[in-house]
Amino acid sequence: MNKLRSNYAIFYYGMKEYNHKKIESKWKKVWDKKKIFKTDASPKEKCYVLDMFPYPSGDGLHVGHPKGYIATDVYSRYKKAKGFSILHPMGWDAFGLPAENFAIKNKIHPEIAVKKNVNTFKKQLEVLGFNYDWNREINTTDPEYYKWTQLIFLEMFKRGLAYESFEPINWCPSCKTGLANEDLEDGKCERCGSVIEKKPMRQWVLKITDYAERLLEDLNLLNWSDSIKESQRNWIGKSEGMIFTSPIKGTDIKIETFSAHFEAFAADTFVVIAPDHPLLPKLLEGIPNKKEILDFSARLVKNRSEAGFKEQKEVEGIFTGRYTIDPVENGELPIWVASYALADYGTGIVKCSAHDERDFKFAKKYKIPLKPVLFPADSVLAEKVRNLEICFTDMKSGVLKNPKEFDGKVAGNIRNEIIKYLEKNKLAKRKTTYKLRDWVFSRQRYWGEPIPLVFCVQCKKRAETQEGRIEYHKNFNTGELLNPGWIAIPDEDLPVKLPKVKSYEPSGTGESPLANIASFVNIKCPKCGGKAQRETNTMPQWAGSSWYYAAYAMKSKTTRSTGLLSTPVNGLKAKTEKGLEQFKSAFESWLPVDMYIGGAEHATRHLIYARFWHKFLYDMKIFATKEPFMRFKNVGLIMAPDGRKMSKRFGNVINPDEIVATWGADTLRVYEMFMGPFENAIAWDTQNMIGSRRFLEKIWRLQEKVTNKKLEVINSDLQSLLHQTIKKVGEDIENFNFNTAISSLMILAGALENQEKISKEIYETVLQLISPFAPHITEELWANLGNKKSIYLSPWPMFDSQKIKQSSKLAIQINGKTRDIFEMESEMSEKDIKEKILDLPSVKKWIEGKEVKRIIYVKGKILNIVL
RNA sequence: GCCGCUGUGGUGAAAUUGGUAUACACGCAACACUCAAAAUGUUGAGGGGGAAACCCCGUGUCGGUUCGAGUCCGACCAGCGGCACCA
Repeated sequence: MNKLRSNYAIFYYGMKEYNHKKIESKWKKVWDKKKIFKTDASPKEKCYVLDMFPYPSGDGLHVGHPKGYIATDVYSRYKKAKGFSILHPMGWDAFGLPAENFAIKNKIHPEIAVKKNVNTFKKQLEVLGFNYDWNREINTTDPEYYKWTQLIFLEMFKRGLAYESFEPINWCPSCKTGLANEDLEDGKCERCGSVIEKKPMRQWVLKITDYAERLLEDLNLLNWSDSIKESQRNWIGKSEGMIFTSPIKGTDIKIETFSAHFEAFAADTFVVIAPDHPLLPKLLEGIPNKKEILDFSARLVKNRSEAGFKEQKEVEGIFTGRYTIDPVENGELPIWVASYALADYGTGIVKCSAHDERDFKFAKKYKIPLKPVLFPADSVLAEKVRNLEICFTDMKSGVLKNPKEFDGKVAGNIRNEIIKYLEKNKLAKRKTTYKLRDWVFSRQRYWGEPIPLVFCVQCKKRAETQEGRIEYHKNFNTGELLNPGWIAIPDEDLPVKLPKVKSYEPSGTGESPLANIASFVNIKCPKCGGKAQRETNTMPQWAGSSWYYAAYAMKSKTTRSTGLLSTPVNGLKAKTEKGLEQFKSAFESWLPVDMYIGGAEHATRHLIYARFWHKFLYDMKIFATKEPFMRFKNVGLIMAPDGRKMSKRFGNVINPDEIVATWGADTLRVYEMFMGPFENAIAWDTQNMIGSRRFLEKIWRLQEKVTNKKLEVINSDLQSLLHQTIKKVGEDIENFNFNTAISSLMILAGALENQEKISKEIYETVLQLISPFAPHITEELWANLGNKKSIYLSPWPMFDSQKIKQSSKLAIQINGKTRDIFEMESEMSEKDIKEKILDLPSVKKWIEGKEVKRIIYVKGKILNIVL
């Protein structure tokens, strides 16, 4: 009797049907009960496999989120079977604007909202059968977690790596908070899309620029994709150039100008200064129209801000009335204020010439003389450059005319000679600049880690009079006063807990909502006992994620119920055996992360910040490695079937819970890994999922063919295919080529289906190969064979290269075109093969009447006859 | 503008790294089973020509290197990503 079932399920006589619901829930319970996913307490050869932890938004997961998690799950299951001790944890990045905005919108306290959302996320993840060790779960909003975030910040503060700044920073008028450069996209707020304003504000800033060179250099140690490394290189933006020092005529001021394209230095005819350059007012002292110039400059700054700091088409400027005396004998150069000069790059002052597009445009507009010294090889073009019809900027291929020493030389070839020339004559010195800016680290929002600092007026006075300074009020190198009056909360008083408030909406005044809570703000100064106030800004959402990978390792000492790291805090060092150093052996056991998976959108945010914090902790000798993430793969997005990003806004979200209910977690897992190359963005297609389901059903049906009897005739073709597949699946998982691993498993399954009977050994091997992808169904089938121990704990099958047969087919080519296939017999010599082939009618027909010039034979592959 | 990545059937994509282009899967068509459908199985399929054997063309475009190029080199085109008034 046939029965109409759902349109994909099969019904099979004489065999239990493949009921994914029953199987999947059954095995999850067993795994949980037997604690098979518990991390080894003392790892042997370790493999740390990490997902970027999510921030638990209220929307829950869509079908695209688990792709990376499935991949790490497959990878870590494979590594486990290969005998590694694995660490594969999961946690929650729950501070920051997304969680807070969700909470405000839904009128729930962020803490409650986070708890609720974490539950939803966790349930959705658990359904997929991941091998996470939930004993190591972390949550950045847990005070037991963020006390360490605060501690690391304080250690940076105490070493002068955190400083108070009043410089204008990016301000998002809609999120009502200051932002770092990394939080912008195209001059707009990365979160809400509002146009950013520049606003002078009191901020805490981390000196990430101190690490710029190492962040750049150490990229070479990493096995990351080129595109991500390149993004970081662009972001750090190193350029090597020269600094020229020039006196200003009629004053005792000297200015410095930076140039990375100094090859045509002999062409400089004027100087521009940024309209917001701090030196400008001083420069204008004694100039009659000083006020006019300053007003004009202020307008340029305003215009720039209104244009969202993007390139403006029109260059504008005004003459300052001052001249520099050029160190390289270009004479007296007029100084102009120019709209395109940036105060915060290089020195903010530039020597200009005919060999820069903007300078050229500017000079033409204001009729400033130009004198080109660099020309293209093409004489017609060179003439145009000479006549100032076109601007020539190619410092590589251009030919120099001046100075005489370099006449006729190609600029790109003699860059080093020019550097030496400038250095030798003391005309300029080398200087490296970076586009990377220090990290604006405070937010005027509620939902973040409180910055554990206190401001004390009395201590400030004492700091300013030298005697009262404490160590961290002094810059190591210069002795200069640093953050006077700011006192660190003592380690033993950490965490500084986020107080409960009634209104956690941003004030918009540039003050954090915490500023209104007197009981939080007012405190005794930990240093002098006088009246003091707490810092009320909070940390950015990136703080907790900058070291979380290490927190998973720290959890080894505790159990689930005692909370994360509920040990006393005392600095980084083990003076009292209570600092971060007590975890050193755990860090040594597990760090660095061996395989890190996440979104490419973090290339210039989290992935830079975490490397910076890691390097700091490396310098503090807490971590033993220079880098946190040795290998990184970015997950290609799963797009909606309509080709757009999956988003609630477009109403095109596909919920994994529904997919799992109808098709099963195993099918979803296989499908997402089979879709295409891991790093590709691919549109979801529920239709296509049927192939993955059919594959699992085929594997299910194969159990009928299994026999315990020793098969008399060993099919050598099958044997070869099996070993080939073992080899391929292992290599493919290693390289994250999951799609081809699955296709080779499909080929093997097809071959097995054609067998009368299958030996138990072969079937077991096949199950093992599939188990990382489809853990539930393979566990069930494995148990059906009588295995008592989980397939998860079984060792990965070995392959024998001897058993992989070489192809016996030889492609016959005439002049490189394939014309026939030749079936070789074993033990044929090259000579035999050639003779046989030249005798084939299909070959004869081509060579008839022509001369065979050459025969190329590639063993076992190709024989090419050249006519 | 600069830098990086990618371009292969109707679709997602393979290709041992210079050696039989289109594996595997979806979809499609025909057939088998069925009263019928579903499910499953078998077969077919890059384009063009031909009754057929077979032939010609074909991996974004145009050139080059090579016995042989999807793969290497040069120029260009398109898409995606990063940076961008960065001197």
